[in-house]
Amino acid sequence: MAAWVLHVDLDQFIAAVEVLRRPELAGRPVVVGGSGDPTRRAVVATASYEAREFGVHSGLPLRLAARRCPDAVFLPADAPAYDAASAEVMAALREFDVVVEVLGWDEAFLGATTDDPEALAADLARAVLDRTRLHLSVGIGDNKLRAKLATGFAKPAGVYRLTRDNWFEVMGGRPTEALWGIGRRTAAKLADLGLHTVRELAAADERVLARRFGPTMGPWYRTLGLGAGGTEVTASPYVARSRSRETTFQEDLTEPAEIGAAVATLARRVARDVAAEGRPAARVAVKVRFAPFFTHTRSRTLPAPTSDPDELERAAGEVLALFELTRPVRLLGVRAEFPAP
DNA sequence: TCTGGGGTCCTAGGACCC
DNA sequence: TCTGGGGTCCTAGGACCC
Ligand SMILES: Nc1ccn([C@H]2C[C@H](O)[C@@H](COP(=O)(O)OP(=O)(O)OP(=O)(O)O)O2)c(=O)n1
Ligand SMILES: [Mg+2]
Ligand SMILES: [Mg+2]
Repeated sequence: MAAWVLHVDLDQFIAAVEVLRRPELAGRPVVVGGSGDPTRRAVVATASYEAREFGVHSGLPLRLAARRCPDAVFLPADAPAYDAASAEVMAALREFDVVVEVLGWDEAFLGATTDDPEALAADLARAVLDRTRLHLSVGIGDNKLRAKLATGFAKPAGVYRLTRDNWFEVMGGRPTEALWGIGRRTAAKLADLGLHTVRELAAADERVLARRFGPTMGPWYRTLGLGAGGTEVTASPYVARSRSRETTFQEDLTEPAEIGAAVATLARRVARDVAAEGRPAARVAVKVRFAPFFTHTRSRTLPAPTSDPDELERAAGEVLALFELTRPVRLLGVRAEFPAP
């Protein structure tokens, strides 16, 4: 029997959860995000496949989504409901004789030993569907990177296998941005070096990449082009590095007293999350986004790690005081960081 | 019609220390 | 006039992902 990495990812996850609660929405364009009011400052968290037909996707401003798809149903994001759905899905996956490494709300790597990974994938999908009524797609790979990318070709509700045998055939001609870890900015820098496709990146001179992107990222980008990567799937429990809360205001804040009060509120919410972690925070950061859209952060290592709400609130206030609050403020955020392990 | 919220990891310069 | 070499911590910002 052979070792395989499977990657499972739910289809239109939070939209699907919403449709389960409101079956009359099935087949309609559904857009989830913000408070569900498309006139407010917010973006699309996800759109149902019906809504995506209209060019609506994650990250698109809600107002624009409403413009592109006026008939869509706009719903507020309900994080606790998605947490619960996610937990059910992960529990269903753990029933199998596999190692489950949860990646986020709606996806996981599975380490499996089998001679028929497609059959396993079908069994997983069936089990999750039976238990949660949610559809998922499965990527099968000879490492995590290929399994992860395979899932994209599996959607919707399918299975796809991507290995060293078909890597260049499938990925070679695609833009570097198709790789997991290369986004718009890096793809543009690679293009400046004449590297447009996955195949070109794979054949690139490592020294050139190292000079442009540093000794860690440069060579790593080339390995992405090759489809190379780790195979180890671990079930070790997730340990948070930080907890944060942030809010974008519908109208920019200008009053220092209002700004201070908002930071204090955020700090106390963060403090609750820190307490829930059961570990003290070692550092506090405050984020301020000024109008029209300039984002800055200031941070401070605490004299000693703490979980105390009063101390965290005070620290956040002191970090806020490092800013010159000249322009109107559209977003405030507070983050607590835990000590490095 | 501007541009969410919750995260992770990397870089780079200066401080500080040996 | 030329002025080591690391290592590590601190901070700010950038990039990416779901
Ligand atoms: N910019 C983003 C991307 C995603 N999400 C949330 C909502 C998604 O439902 C969930 C999972 O992200 P996916 O990228 O897996 O997207 P979906 O599951 O919605 O769709 P797909 O079927 O393409 O996986 O994470 C978000 O809030 N903001
Ligand atoms: Mg998904
Ligand atoms: Mg996902």
